[in-house]
Amino acid sequence: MAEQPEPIQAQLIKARRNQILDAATQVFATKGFHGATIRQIAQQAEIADGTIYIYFKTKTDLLLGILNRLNESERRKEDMTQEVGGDFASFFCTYLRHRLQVIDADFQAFQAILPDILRTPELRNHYYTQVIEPTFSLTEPIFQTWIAQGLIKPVNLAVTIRTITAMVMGLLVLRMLGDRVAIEQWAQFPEVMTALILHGLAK
Amino acid sequence: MAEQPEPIQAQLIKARRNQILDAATQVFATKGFHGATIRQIAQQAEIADGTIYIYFKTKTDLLLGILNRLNESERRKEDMTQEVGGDFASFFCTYLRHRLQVIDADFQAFQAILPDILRTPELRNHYYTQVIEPTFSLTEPIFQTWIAQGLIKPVNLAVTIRTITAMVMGLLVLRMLGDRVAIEQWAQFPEVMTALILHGLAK
Amino acid sequence: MAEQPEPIQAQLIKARRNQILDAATQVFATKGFHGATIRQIAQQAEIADGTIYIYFKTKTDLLLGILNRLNESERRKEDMTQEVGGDFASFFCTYLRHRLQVIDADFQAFQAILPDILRTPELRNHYYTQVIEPTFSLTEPIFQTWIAQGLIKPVNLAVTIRTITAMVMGLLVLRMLGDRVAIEQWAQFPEVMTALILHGLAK
Amino acid sequence: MAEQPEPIQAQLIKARRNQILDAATQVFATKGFHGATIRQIAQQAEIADGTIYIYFKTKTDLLLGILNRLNESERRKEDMTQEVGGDFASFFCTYLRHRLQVIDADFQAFQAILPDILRTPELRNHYYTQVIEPTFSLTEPIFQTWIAQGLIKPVNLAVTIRTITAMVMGLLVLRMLGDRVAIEQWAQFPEVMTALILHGLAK
DNA sequence: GATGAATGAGAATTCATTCAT
DNA sequence: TATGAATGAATTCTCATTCAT
Repeated sequence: MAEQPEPIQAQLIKARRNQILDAATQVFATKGFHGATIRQIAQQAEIADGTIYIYFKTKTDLLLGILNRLNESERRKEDMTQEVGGDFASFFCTYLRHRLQVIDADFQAFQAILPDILRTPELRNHYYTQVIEPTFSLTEPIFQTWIAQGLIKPVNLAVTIRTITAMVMGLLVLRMLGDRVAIEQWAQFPEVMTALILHGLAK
Repeated sequence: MAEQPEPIQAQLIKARRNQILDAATQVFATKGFHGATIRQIAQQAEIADGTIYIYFKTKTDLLLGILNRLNESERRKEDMTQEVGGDFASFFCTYLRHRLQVIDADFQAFQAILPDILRTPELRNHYYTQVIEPTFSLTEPIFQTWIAQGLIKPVNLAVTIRTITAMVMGLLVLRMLGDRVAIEQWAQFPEVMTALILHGLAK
Repeated sequence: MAEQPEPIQAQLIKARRNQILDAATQVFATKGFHGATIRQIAQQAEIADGTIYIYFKTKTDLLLGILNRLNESERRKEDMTQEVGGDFASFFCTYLRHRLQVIDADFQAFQAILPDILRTPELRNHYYTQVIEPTFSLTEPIFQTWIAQGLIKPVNLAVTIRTITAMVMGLLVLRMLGDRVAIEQWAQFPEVMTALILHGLAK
Repeated sequence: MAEQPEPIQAQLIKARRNQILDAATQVFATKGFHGATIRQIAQQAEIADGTIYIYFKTKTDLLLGILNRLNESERRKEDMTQEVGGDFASFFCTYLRHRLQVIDADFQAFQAILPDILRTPELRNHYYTQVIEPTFSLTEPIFQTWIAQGLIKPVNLAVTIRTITAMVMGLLVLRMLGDRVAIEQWAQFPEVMTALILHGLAK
């Protein structure tokens, strides 16, 4: 009879964790990590203060929890990267579109944690190692293939890849700063960026 | 009579303010705004806690002080923008080189304030209005001229300019995240970026 | 019909209570009353937190439970006191040996509760009235008989009896403080104490 | 002019520390270490909560502060030990009188800290090493001299000394337990104890 | 009876800010 | 002006106790 007693338990725990992380994301995004209080998060989640500490050891763990949830959804996207066929022009567009879509979908979460990622050495390292660096390792061989195939110019690869990554991250920052174009024309960016990256501005 | 007693006074006050802002920049960069205490800043500046409050009304004012000092040095750079002659290829390189140089020179200050700029709505607004938006207003007519002159393609200007700005800001973020290439090959970026922006990667 | 269903029930309850008190004794002895948590005691007893509250109304009741269990075993020893024959020299040795044996056997329990007995007015009173005072009432007539019989000197009885009791309690304290001699030569004390009490140190 | 600026400062600091320790002693004695709150101590000292933390790093430091102040007054007494001349009979009486006087004078402080000394391993160790053990080291050679001089019997010294120390500590405990005789006839104890220790009870 | 998730009151500690000297 | 002791509001985290299952 009691066929899946643990899965149900585990599901309840997961649901509670998510409920708390949702609340934390919202409050952090508004007030920032230090500005937010456990009480506010608890009220947002409609639970008692102490309950949070059943699921997360410290306030900092909430931030890590948000970051990890974010990474998971990033990783789901990463898979798509590899699906892309040989056409490197459409690769760029698809790739950028996906990245910007993720930012769009989880914007509040980024807003909640990016300031503290930039501030806290541990978080910086965690984020760089877990998220940014893997992107580089994943992208570099692809670029190298294209160079070898003569599809793109033999550029300084490390610097170029970082520049492209910076473009995406910079757009996130620009949007966080409240730039209206970055907010309202978000969908236009992938194509413009692709054109820029592939063919440049010069006639 | 006493014609310039105030200038001397004012200079002393300015010196003291700078001494405090230097200390604050250093401490904020290491510990973040909330992580830093007035005592730590006072110790770094080798003055008493209370003295800080003679020159700055609140802790937050220190942050604004740093931001404003930063803006001034940015503005000094902005002038150079206009010096650039007609050659739009060298314009890009010079422009980007200058922007990255400013970041390089004031990196610690950026590290000290960027996280809190991204977090605090007022600071976000202040920074966007005072620093980012002027860049757009300044650059857009120049680009339009070039388009009119047939030098560059008739792109979506707002989006393109934001993409280029994002590249610079994203590099700052990448460097804050500790990316070794962004730190060690910082000087290479302007040229690579210029080549990318003008001619793209595709052969 | 069911003639002794309660005794079995009662026995089960008693067993559970003892199981919990054993766990509490161990944890209190290590961490102290306030330092110990119900969760730790529950884990030590391998039951759930809530179960403890079926058998004990509050955390404080656990302390009282330990104290009462201790008193019972003390009382069992008290009986021996009366067995002792007329020889008052051997009485002392036997008496002290028994007291020190009890301390030895229940040392952990003493360690668990003595600090809180000394601190808490109610517990102090409870312990004094239930344990210490009865000793005095029990011992005093015996001493008086000996004085009447000319066996011992006509001393200030109240003070003398307290001094002897203090010796035993002080040894407990010394042992709790970790004194190596008090721990390792515990068995030597009754004889030395008896010699001291009866004949003194002076030649 | 500013001849003793530091001594005045130092004196103020010392006075404040003592003011706080007095308050802490009183509150700890009543409610115990864990039962007492910083707020209560602050109120007792008529200062703000935060002020306590200028003079003591943690609540535990208050306890150590009380203990150390106690040790100092003990040490002042210790000197007297050595003043005592060759008459070992009067030595005992003087010695015990002094010890009991110290207990009498600082009873509240003992009440405040003894429970927690007995409970906390570090404090136990601190107290034993700093206070109890020195007593043994100090007393043992004196006893050995007396044995050598044939003044007292060749007893098991370590055990005997501990027994005598235990007597004193046990009386403190007895008094803490509220024993009326120990409280009201405190002054009688040194003589009775001396008589007991030197000549015993037996006729 | 047994469980353990949820509760929320309560405590230690920090730190921006003030102000008498 | 400069100082730094004093303030006390505010915050994180703990844990005895309850109660629905």
